[in-house]
Amino acid sequence: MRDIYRVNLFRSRGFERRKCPKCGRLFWTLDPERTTCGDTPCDEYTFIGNPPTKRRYSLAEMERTFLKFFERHGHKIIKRYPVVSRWRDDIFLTIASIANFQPWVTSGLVPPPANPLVVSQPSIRLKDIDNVGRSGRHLTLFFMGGHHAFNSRRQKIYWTDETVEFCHQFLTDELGIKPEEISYVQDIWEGGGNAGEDFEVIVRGLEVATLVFMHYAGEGGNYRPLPLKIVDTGYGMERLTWLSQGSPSSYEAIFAPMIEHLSSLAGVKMPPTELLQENSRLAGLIDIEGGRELKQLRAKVAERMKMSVEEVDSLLSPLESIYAVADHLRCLAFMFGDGITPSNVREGYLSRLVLRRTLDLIRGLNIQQPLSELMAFCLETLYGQFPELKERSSYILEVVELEEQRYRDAIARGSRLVERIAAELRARGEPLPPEKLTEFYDSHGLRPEVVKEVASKFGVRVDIPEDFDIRVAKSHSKSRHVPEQVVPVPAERLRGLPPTKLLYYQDQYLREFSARVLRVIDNYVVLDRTAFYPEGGGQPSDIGVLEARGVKVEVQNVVKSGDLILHQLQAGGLRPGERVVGRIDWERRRALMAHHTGTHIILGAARRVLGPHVWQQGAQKGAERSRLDISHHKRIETRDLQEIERLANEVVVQNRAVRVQWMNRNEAEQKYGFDLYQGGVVPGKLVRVVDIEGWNTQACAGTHFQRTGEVGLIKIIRTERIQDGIERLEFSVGEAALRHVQELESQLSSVAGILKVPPEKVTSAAQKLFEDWKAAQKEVERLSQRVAELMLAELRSRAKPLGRLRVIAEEVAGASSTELLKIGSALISADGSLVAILGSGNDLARIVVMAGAEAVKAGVDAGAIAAEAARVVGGGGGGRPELGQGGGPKVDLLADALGRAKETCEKQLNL
RNA sequence: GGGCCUGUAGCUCAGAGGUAGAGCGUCGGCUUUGCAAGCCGAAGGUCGCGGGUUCGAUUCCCGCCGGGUCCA
Repeated sequence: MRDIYRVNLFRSRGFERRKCPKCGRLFWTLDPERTTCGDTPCDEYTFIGNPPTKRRYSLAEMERTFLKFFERHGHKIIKRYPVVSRWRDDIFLTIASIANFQPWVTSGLVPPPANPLVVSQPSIRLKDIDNVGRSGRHLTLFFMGGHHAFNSRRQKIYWTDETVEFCHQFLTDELGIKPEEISYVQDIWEGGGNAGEDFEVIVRGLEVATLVFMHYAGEGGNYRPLPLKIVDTGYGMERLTWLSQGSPSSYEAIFAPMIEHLSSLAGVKMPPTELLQENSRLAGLIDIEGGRELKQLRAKVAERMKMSVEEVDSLLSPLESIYAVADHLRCLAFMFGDGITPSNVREGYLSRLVLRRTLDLIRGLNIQQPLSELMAFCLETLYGQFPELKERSSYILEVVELEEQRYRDAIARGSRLVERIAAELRARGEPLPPEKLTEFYDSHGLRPEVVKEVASKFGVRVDIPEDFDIRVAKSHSKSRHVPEQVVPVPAERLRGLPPTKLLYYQDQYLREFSARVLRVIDNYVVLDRTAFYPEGGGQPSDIGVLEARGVKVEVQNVVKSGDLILHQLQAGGLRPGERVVGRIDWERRRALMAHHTGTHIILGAARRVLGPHVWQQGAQKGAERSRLDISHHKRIETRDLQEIERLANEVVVQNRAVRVQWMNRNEAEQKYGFDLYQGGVVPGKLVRVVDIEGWNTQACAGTHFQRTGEVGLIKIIRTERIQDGIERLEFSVGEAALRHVQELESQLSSVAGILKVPPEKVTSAAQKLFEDWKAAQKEVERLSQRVAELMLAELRSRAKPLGRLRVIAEEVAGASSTELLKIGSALISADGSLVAILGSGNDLARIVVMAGAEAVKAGVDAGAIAAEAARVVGGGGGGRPELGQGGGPKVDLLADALGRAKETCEKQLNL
């Protein structure tokens, strides 16, 4: 194989390849003195306080310089993509500039928007979030400058030689870095199912760019060649900015105003510059992964500065928190600005994670300011460069405020829980069991440190296990449910068939057609053309009939397999080669089209009423009812819901045109933006764009009416919060909507009939009924008490001696069980040596046995008596020694049961 | 998508197959010049909704609705 690393530039300029004695990697350099690769941890940073560039750059300047340089060299500048990667279903967040082009462009299916191109892509990586603020270089969100070239067999743009040349020129000619200060380290890069050789570009200890030559698919060294050879480069805009400023950390270089603001709020003083510089140089050498590495770093810094570890820690810790907050705020601004809704799932969860982390840090810094105020400050610093954030600022701030409140509530709730349990443990003098810690975190979101803090106030010991996170992970790793993709017909049985002609796209109103049978596989039939819509995009498949030679066969289901349409038949009888006539169940299809067009109308209405952050999260159409799931950060108020419904119906009345158009993917994205992908990821080079004039545009495969007026009535039935941050709207359209309204109306009128009031009075009548019922319940209660009192004298006179105790065994005609209980309880409290055996029966025999305190002491067990007696009436019973209840269906045996109870009682007393 | 927790008085929560409880709050009375506090008393509950098991379910089982939380 050709040595791909041996590029022109190295040959012509006389670079030498050496092997780094520390990391063992090969690298290229012009510096005759250099023995190590120049990367950390093999070398320390040497740019701090002494930048290698010809001047200082701000982040915005660096970005502009970078983009313009590549524009001058034949690249087209393209706009950034959103940080939430809605065009992909394998990742939530945009993690690199190349992510914009995966998978359609990188697989060769779709041409890139420009070739070659350059972009400054905000990219979010949360894996190293613990390092942010500490390492000096880690960020949750960073701008990755990428120049990309996509080489195919037909079109050669540029490959390794030019890539390295561009990079070298940019660093030296443009930024003024001396050529001998740049090392190119050889490596292999792998990610997202692709791989290739790469150079890591190092300047004075700092990796500022990675140049990847992507031309394999696969991972773990098991590679196949890709159809495209892709130049995938990533220049760290923040790192270059940092390099140019030589500041102690990248954070000062990027977030200066925010850092200053936070420091003054927290009352944190900047430590001496030498300490910061020393810390940064050393931090570069250590990969901080946990507390141990951090301690190590502190110790080293302390040693070099001749200070105590505690002193260093107290100077650096608050500052590190401030750095992290500054970083997190910017990350959140983009997350929410690009439309993420905080949630307990998916990308919404990631945003909440960052937000709650930020709140913890702020709390640690003793900053009282609400997070939304800090965010407002942060946004001010971003507006100049990112005007789109200004448009979204009210949503960003509202979400931040709401989320802060939610977190406060969660902490308060959790702390109360811990307090209760801690109080119990203190009483028993036990420490907190470690599995409780897992439970607190898992079920209530309480970090062990918080639990410890609260519990120790109660003097309860809490030991946080070293492997806490592993324990949590373990308790989750039980099962991962992967739904099986059901393939109705194996691909090999479909081989050789031409793509089915899709008549439903030529004419969405076509209900009858003729076609030829191409193949019959079990109960599936493939035709040369069809008007049957296959299940897809949330629209269920058509049903109907296929007819040949007078034989009618029902089509039960229709599915898509590649570019073939399979009709699932109820019975056989069709033969390959013969002509058939297909007829679609048109009433059903019409209803489905109404619901589908209606879905687009409602989404448009929801985005107008609730805001542009509303995004379709899923949809299922039906002939009778449909549902649309949308992202929204809070429950939809009735007022808003009614407004959505009103707007939707207005659009229907306006009878707007619904246009369907097949568009080139890039063209469609350029024209409509990523809002197109409301329905989820759409595969392929061409996208089908459904555009409701001036209202809503989506990529969609479904069938639609040509004008909104055909849809008819739109009625939203209910909302449901299916997940945090996702609201489900259930609705009916057209005749189905009318049926629903009529159904509601008839239910209302039958309720009105029962209440004997006109329908418009139902609410007040129901209210009154409920209140009367409550009053009646109370009256019953009061009367039972009264009856009990009245019965007292009468019953007490019937008491019979029972050894040293007394017993009453009587039937109280018509008494309910509460009445029996009240009577018994009154008897017992008046006479502690009494055993009261009371019974009543109309539909069911009821027995209550109660024993006074003395009786219990003497050995009476009322529960056992009740159990015994209830058996006589064919039921069961039980209870405690002082109180027993029972009953059964044999009402006529009640007297026997009471007798039996008395006998049992005597037996218990050994009489 | 998967898991766990949770719903009882206005609020915070206890209870547990057998007469629904506590603290705080509310209202009334006493005490006090007034306030705070204290004492005495009262009101306030479809025990989230619907089924099932049972003589009996707030409690057990199933389903639904609502809230929380962790993971991918």
